[in-house]
Amino acid sequence: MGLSESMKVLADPVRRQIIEKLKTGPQTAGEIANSFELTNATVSYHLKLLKQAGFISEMKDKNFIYYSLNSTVFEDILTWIYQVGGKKNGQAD
Amino acid sequence: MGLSESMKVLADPVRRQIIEKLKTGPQTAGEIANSFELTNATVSYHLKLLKQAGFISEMKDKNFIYYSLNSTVFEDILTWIYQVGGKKNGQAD
DNA sequence: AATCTATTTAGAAATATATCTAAATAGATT
DNA sequence: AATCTATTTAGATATATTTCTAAATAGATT
Repeated sequence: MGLSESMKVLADPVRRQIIEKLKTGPQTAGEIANSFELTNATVSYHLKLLKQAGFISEMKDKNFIYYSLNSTVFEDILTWIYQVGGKKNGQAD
Repeated sequence: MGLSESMKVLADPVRRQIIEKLKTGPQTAGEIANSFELTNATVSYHLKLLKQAGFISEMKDKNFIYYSLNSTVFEDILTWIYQVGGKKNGQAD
């Protein structure tokens, strides 16, 4: 789970939208899939990549799978960008 | 220059290494290329993508082209990650 | 147990990406 | 002007990615 993998995962707009959607709380694969014009299979593929990279986790309940955000994992990326030259927003540099 | 493009550009390890190399100051395409086991043509291709995404700029002098880092452009990415769940502010955690 | 529901996996096709070699460009030097 | 040097562009190829449809799995309900 290196930086390349994390960034490659975040580089896709569908996956970023999934992450944004999960900000409002855990959701089932089906709920997530319904908000895209993509098949469930395709969304499942994206969920798998997000899970592998550690951005989301899953929790089974009945025959639903709830996905939720793992915000801690974004930190490696933040650290790298800081090192390399970002300063950003509202923060002293 | 959307977020997808920026992140896709940063997702490649060669391009991140180029960025890291440029942290020490402007360098010619040749100098950059020499530090990789890749042809000049390949490195030139990566420099083009980095330039298109706004991460680096070029400055011509004689028949050399110096490339240098544009650190400001990392901010969109930082902003997105913050929104989505990072905490982090450059201090160790 | 049979079936229904939610989701994933497998396989295929289209598109995108990274790399190479060879050729082209553009400026500097002789 | 001829040539050398630094770099990019073009074209080709191999690999990776995204998407689909169809089939498989696993748990819940009847």
